[in-house]
Amino acid sequence: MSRPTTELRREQIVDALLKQIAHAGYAGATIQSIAATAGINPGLIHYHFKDKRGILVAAVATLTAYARARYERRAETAKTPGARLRAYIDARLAYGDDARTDAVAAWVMIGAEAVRDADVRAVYGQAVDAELRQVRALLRARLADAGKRTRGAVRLAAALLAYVEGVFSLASAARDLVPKGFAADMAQELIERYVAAEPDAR
Amino acid sequence: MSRPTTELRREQIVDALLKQIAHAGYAGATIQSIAATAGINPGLIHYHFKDKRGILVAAVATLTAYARARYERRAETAKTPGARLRAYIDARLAYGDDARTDAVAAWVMIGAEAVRDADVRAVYGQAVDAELRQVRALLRARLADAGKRTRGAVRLAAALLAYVEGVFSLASAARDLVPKGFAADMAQELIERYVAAEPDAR
Amino acid sequence: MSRPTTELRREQIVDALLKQIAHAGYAGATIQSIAATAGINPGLIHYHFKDKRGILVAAVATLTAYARARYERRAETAKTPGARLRAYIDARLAYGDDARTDAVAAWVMIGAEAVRDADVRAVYGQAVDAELRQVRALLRARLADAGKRTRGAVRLAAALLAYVEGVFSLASAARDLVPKGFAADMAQELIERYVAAEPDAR
Amino acid sequence: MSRPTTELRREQIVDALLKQIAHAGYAGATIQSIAATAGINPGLIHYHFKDKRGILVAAVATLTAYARARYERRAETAKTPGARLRAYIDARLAYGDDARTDAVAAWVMIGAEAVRDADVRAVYGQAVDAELRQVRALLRARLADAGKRTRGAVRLAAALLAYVEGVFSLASAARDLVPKGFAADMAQELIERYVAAEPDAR
DNA sequence: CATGAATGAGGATTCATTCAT
DNA sequence: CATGAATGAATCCTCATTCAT
Repeated sequence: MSRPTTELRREQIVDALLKQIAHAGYAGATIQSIAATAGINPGLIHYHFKDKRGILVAAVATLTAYARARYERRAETAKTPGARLRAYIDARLAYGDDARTDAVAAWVMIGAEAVRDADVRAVYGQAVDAELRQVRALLRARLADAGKRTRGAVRLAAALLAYVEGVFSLASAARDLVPKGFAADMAQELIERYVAAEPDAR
Repeated sequence: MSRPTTELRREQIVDALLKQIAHAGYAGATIQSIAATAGINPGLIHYHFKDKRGILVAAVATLTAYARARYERRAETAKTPGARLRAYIDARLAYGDDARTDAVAAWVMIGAEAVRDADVRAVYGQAVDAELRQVRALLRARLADAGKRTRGAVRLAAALLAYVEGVFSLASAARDLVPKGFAADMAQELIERYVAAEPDAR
Repeated sequence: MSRPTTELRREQIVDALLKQIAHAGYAGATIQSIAATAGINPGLIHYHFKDKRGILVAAVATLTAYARARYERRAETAKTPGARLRAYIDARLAYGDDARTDAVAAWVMIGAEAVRDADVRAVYGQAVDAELRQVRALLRARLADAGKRTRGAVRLAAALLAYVEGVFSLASAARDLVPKGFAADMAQELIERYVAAEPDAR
Repeated sequence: MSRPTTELRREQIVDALLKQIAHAGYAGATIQSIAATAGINPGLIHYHFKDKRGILVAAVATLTAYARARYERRAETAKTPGARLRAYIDARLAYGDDARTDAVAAWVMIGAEAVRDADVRAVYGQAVDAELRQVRALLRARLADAGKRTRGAVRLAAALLAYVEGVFSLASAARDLVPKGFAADMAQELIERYVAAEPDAR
């Protein structure tokens, strides 16, 4: 009976952190402001999390799960490797609701925090690594499906991930400078032309 | 003798901030640590800069100038639009010295700070805007040189910039996960294949 | 038990500020010294008050309440307008305990702070305004009771208030220069002679 | 040749302090702001004055001289004790130019500073004492001229001085609450009625 | 006399974290 | 589990004062 409450509280706190971090950064997301956003008592946060960084670590898992769900919903109806790749690109880059804007900004802030905090870097790195593997698999399948050699999938995956991260950064920090809604289509186009120009397998 | 002192001090302080910010983030770059890094008295920093944000704003100008110099050095010997584009890509993405690693990390941190601070966002946005125009011009020239329609240069420029920013982010936050030295070549390849597949002008 | 704690703490802090301000002025009443005087932790002050000015604003209310209580205690037994006026004058000007010396000095310092701080000026102005209305009513009643026209009550009230404030100033800043205990009697005498010389109503 | 420059500089600095103090208080009148107001270099101030308090002490002398000049100008044409008393009251209380508003506010601020600083209190006290003697003499003359006993001059002088100080305080801190231009006439009226009601000499 | 850079001692304020209730 | 008061270490910033030039 107490487990669900605990789980609920942890989610509330993580959500509040993500909301705050998107607007104020990690340093600016104070325990007090997180508590206020979550509608709970500041002291309670340290009952559920050892320290502030603990919330951030949990937040990475939440964002990862959110991203995975986003992809899987779209991938369900995808029958071909090309469709699945497209589903991935859309899941990451097709613009949407406000919640997503916050999640994207939060992700960018967490990346910045990873630069200075080894613990955050560890979980952030794991998330990036998992993402990289997934993208590699998607690209390898796409290349194979097109009868191309798949060797280039590793570097192409890194490139796609970099592109996605960069779009997140610009969307968060340089709002309005980058054309709205261009990101997914451009990614698709760049990759398809790249794939088309790859040598055939064998 | 005293006139250059102020300018020198400002540079020392900005350099110290960039060094600190690359390792500790903006919030973690304290006035004390900046002063220690610059080898000066903490109070002196506020003699040369109104506040901490003022240093950050000056730092954006420094990084921008640094990036411009980097490109121009390489562009000097470039005779064709393709070579100039390549010079740009190398200037931004070819890996190099440690100073550059710090500059890149600092740039990522400044981007994160731009998310929450309107003043920082303003100067950061200006820098991105200037970069965007330059990249657009380079791409337009490249497309024209290849006899292609240049209409797509706007979106392609945004894509290249996003890619560059993303490489910076991953290089800073997810060191060792992304293949070393892939970034410049991949950018070159993606763009060239994209350009090759563009419809001819007229 | 914890509900009164906050109110108690706020009172302690306000009292400590008043004590400090009387001796060191507002600028000299540091958070550290206030905390030391109140016997609490410096950080706690900002838990109970947004900032230092917030304590000052609360202090104005405290002093106002203190002054009102002082008058009301004496006015209880006063049956005539003349007695009530005398009660007011005594409440403000009859010398007394040390606590009062501090309160008077604090009030002078707050007036000085009101010159430069708009927020303080606002609350200080409200207090003066309320005082002015009260004095006007007392004087009007006294004039009417003496069968005099009451038109002059407005300016006479301003004069009495100025006199009171001036006595406070001199008592605080030029201690020992002004005859002890003259203030109340002189005020009484000046007003009564002024009233006596006023034209009759009608 | 250097003496006039020094004297000029000291005056400039004192004037700048008075201007600043009227708006920002003594604590808020920083050496930097004084220098800026005087149009000179901050470092130069400590060449002419030992420390900040030294400027304040000099400022008291300036204000005192200013007040004396103001009275003497008006007293020149006064032939009777009553006229001289009136000249004094007008010199102190008749509203005038902006420079006077600043001088009045500065005087109030200096009074507040005198509460906490013994050195300032000393010079402030001397000024008050001198003023008191002057007012006493004026009142004694007025009483004698009216054929009244002069014994009450001491307390009446204190009362007049308190009134003047109080008008200064209210004019500075509670601007607009007190009727404009009432002060001089009220003082005149209060005193004349008081004098008229005094017992005859002998 | 004049300049302005430099120093260093605070001062207000913030905030993660603890803890008694 | 929950509350909210309390702690204490930092942090940014201000400013009088000094001093080399």
